[in-house]
Amino acid sequence: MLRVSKLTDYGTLVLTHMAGFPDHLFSVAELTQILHLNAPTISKVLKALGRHELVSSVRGARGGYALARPATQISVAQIIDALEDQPFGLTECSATAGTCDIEGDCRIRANWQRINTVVRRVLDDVCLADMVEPLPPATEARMVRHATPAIKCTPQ
Amino acid sequence: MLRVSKLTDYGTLVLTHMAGFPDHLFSVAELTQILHLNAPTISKVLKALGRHELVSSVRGARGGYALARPATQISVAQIIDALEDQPFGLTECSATAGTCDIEGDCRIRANWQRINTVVRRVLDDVCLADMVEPLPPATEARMVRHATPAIKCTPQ
DNA sequence: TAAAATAGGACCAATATAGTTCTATTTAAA
DNA sequence: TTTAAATAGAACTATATTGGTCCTATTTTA
Repeated sequence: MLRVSKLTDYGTLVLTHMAGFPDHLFSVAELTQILHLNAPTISKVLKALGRHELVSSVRGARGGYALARPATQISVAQIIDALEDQPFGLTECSATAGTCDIEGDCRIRANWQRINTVVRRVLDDVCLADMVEPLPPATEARMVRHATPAIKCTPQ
Repeated sequence: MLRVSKLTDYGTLVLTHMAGFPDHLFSVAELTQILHLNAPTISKVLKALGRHELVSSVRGARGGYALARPATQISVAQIIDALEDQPFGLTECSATAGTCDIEGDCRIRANWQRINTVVRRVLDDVCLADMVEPLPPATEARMVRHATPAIKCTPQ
């Protein structure tokens, strides 16, 4: 349905909050109280983010999670990669080859792949730091640049 | 999962084929033979596309479907709108307001909405005519322009 | 040694999607 | 005028995905 999963949505929420306190080690219990999500879910999200090295974790008593790198170096695309089960791609055949009956001369596939590339680039352009506050001028400018020449298709 | 539904995928396939014969009236039976999809599914897709005025239909014997307008004037975004149940939006709260517990001071939401706008613009830039053949130079150029300055976030 | 934390994996319930089927309506042709 | 060929719409079922929970193992501090 062209939606990011709820886990991914939660992930941006959690990471965005953590970005505000880069030096603090957050336990799941702590995040549970601040954000209005339940512990097992937050835990699940953080584990996945840890496996993809977007957060670093400290085990044992007094342990917790913190961003693995500055919020300027974590992109929305990376969060999606970490939390979505399937590989990035708007259609199945554009993400994973060989899944379509037609294949072979299916010219559409290559074009879906190009569309994927562009969409992904957009998602790679926005970082966690951008999500915290109203988008800063630089990001806004970049998005506007992407958006403005709304050339509708190639005329004939 | 950030995927377009299969119906949407089928839709692009069906429309792309129809774009090759703008004057021909296609029956479901005919399309069934050409594309390797079953009749009820094709029918379902075409009905939805008809409701959104991307195809026009002629009822009764000898009836069928044809593109409602030139393939240069049907965008991928429009196809998605027609075949996806839910309104366009990468996250629920960015597509439909008032669904999130947090709301109010949720700064993330506004940013998700901006991301949506850009992604949608990309999908609006690609039309059906583009999907038929390897992307023509003009579209290719536009995509590259969108993609190239891969500025990673606003530095600090 | 006990308590507080994360790691990993398995599991169940809820939701969403895909696909099918049925009935109604329209229109051309016999 | 009747029949057949088509689309329109809606409801239904089965399957797949996702969301959420729970259990056990491991790590580390006090």
